[in-house]
Amino acid sequence: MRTATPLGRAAPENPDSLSRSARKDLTRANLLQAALNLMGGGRSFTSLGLREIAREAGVVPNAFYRHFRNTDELGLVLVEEAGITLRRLLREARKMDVAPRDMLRRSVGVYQEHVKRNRLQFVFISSERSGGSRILRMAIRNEVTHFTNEMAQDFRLRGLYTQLPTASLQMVCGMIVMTMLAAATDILDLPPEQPLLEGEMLENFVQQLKIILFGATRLNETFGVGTAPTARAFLPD
Amino acid sequence: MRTATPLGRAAPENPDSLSRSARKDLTRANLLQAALNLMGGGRSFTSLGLREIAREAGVVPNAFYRHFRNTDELGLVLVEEAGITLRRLLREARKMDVAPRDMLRRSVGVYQEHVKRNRLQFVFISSERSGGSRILRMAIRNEVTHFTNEMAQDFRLRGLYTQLPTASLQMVCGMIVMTMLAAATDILDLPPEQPLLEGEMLENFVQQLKIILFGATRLNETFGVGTAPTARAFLPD
DNA sequence: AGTTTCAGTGTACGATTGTACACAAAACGC
DNA sequence: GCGTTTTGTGTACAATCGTACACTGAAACT
Repeated sequence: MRTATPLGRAAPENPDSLSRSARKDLTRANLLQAALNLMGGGRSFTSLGLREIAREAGVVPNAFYRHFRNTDELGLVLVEEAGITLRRLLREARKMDVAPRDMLRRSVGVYQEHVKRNRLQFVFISSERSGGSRILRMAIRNEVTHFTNEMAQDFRLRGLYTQLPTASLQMVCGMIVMTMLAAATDILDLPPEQPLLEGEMLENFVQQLKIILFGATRLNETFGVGTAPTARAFLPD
Repeated sequence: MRTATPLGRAAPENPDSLSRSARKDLTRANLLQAALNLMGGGRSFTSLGLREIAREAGVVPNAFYRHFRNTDELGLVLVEEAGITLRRLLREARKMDVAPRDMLRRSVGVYQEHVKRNRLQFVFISSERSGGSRILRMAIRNEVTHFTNEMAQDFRLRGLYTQLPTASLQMVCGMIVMTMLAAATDILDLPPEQPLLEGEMLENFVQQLKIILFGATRLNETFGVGTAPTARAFLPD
């Protein structure tokens, strides 16, 4: 027989012998993907059960234990993978040469593409970033912080905002990341194909980034000087 | 409202035993509070069970059905209550007279106080805003949008950012609200008593708001003109 | 007073959960 | 080739879940 699995497996796997560790990695990947798939249907990660994930992965519940001690541990691996995805995004963005016209809009486009391509991962981190178990939340926060720091470093390397102290620069990048994640949420539960809403949303996204980038240039100035009167009332000190 | 009796008779006002409808409202409130309490310990709302909530409320599971059809319905009520809390915050903020010195910092202080005072509600909305069931998420998004719109209206009434078109103003307020909610998360899982970290976080919060408010003043200008060179590369077109 | 209403109780049932244990068989080291 | 590892299976069990039904007792109504 092909496999020992009694229940039908639709996976187009190689019937010939995979190495044992390769097969293990495969079902492990299946379990991870199963969890993501289940969350694709509006489910929260913390509400997922071990049996449920195993069932979705086409595996008997007990097999789960061969790979993860519990669902939380699987979640941590998902966070780690999402982190890798994020860093890949940053590497892509780094490839974009300095300051072509419409760079901001292009960056937003790249990001949108990235979110769509890795939809489930972004669903996961968006959903669990402030949501589920404390351990997971902390792990995600770590990844996001890591991402933020790398972005700040990129700014430094490009000679952007050189006048800002590192702490401020990190805060600015933190805002950018926050805005990006919020935009990811918007991208994610945007209706199927709605180019009008999508364009509107992306335009909003661009404007928000502009606000941040503009505001950041004034961060170390003395507030209240040379400022439009409308902002005056808000920016004392 | 005291007596929910159809004919609206005067309440007997029995000192010892409460009126029937009052007692019902009480256990209803207990159920709502029980759900919040359970989430206080890092639990996600979607992971809460009907029985669990009833148990925490000191009530037999079936009693739950006398008040809510299912847990989702209870969640919606929680969202509604959180919305009321949010609007109360806005009403407080409105009371603050125009432009005293350090107004931004004072607003942040008021907000921090509000978050701490209504801790569990903020835990709830922060946690479920991008987390749990779709219905709940939508309901929360509605409340937040409502809040944002009211804030924009306040800006208008105070004559702030009069040069901005309404759509832009709403976007700016959206950013402010986003920042507020992110700060709420920070406030919430800040370690017990850590005045140093707390001060640092609040200062960050203030700076972020400044960035937004500053950036917003430049929103309708032609970008790339009169801008610091560092920002130039980011803000073409 | 007698009657009705209804928030809350008690019991019960089927489904699902996490997990323990023994076992099968394929891949591996020798 | 043979014994050992290791991945996945099958069975089992206690706990918990949501929910249905009949019931109670006190408040509310007539």
